[in-house]
Amino acid sequence: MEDKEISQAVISRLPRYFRYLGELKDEGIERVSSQELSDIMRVTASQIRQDLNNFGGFGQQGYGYNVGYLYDEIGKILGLHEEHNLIIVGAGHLGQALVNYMNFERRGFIFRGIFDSDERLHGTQIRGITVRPMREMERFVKDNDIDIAVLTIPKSSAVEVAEQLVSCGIKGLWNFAHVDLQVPDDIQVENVHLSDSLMKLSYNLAPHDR
Amino acid sequence: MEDKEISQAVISRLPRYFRYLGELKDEGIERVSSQELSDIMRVTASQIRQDLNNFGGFGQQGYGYNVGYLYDEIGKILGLHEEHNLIIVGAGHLGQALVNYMNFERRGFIFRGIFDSDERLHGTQIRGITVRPMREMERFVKDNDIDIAVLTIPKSSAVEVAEQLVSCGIKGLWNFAHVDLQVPDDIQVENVHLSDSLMKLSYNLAPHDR
DNA sequence: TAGATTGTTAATCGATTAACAATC
DNA sequence: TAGATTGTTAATCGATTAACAATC
Repeated sequence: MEDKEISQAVISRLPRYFRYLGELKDEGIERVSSQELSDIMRVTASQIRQDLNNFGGFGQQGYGYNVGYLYDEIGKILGLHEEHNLIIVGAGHLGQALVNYMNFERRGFIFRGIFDSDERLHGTQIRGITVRPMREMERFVKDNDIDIAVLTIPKSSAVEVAEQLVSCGIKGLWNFAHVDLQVPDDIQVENVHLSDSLMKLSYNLAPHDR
Repeated sequence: MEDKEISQAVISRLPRYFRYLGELKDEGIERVSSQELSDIMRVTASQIRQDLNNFGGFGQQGYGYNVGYLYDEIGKILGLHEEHNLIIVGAGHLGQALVNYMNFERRGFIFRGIFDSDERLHGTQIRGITVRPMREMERFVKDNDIDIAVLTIPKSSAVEVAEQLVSCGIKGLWNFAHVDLQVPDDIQVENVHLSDSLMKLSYNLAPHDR
């Protein structure tokens, strides 16, 4: 539906628009202007209009935007109108936490399998999902139409596991391991580097700034 | 030590420099040029030099940078040379996962207390740290010189808890709740919005781009 | 129709990259 | 000294903001 490449800066803001629109919708609000949204979200109205217009004209002059419609459209842009099949690789605390966090499923991100190298965990269940040995992973990805693998494993094994996953056709990696993965151009990697985030907070706490 | 305000774009890159320098150091490499680092990290040499020079001249013409020295200096800039006292608010799966992740402690981020509103958890221990009732939180923050509170609670309670924490003198919030916290200017908030991250991945998986 | 607000172009601002003189 | 590489200024690129004509 789109022509030109859209910058990641814009994409990064879409989930936040989506969240605020969802809240407005829940409050029963039907229409919103870029200026009203600007006041709530604390970004410029100009940026909101500019961002949205990357994807088409969702608003109407003199009226603003229909909340429900815009919410749905942004959801579609983000790919939330269709289900994603996920596996978790690494059944440690973080992996378990993600499996147990129900809100992902509510948005269509469904955990289909969990894999771990620790054989003591094999056969145990997390929220009804069986933990399987690593050697079954590739077969499982192919057989179950998995698009996203969540890497909650130590950095030491992440690079190798990522390669395996790429070779069996995974398209997206949600990487919590503290390492940069080198993958082909058509594979998407989204990193969550928690310690980087904590260090940034630490910097901002120190006396340098203001 | 610094004059002008440094952009968050630069700060965000520092932990990554720090990580790569740590790896070089572990490999026993003593010196590195911006060009070599550029090749490894896949950013321009120009950006590396520009970034580092925000904080002072760490290199030497004709030589490059001393790995160990630069590593230490970036560590100091990030505030990793001193300990931070943390509390976790919300002892659910995610809170537990963070407490159990030892690498934060290795960098000087020490978990001192855990708080939760569920009284069935009170008195239980996570990695030797007792889970306490919410009503003890404010006293604890004041008495134990806590700088950072980690919010791993549902969005419904996050705003209120953040206010309490601000009122008892917390300086930093590491916010995992899916809500934007409004706090005074001198309080630092670092957000980890996992579902936003997953939605971004979902967007990039969809057919729009290339 | 008059008022409101978008879509979009133009202006500004900031961040990245290139270039090179300084210097080890 | 000659070679290498930084620190830093200048040029470019991209993202944000401002302005306003189009239009509901």
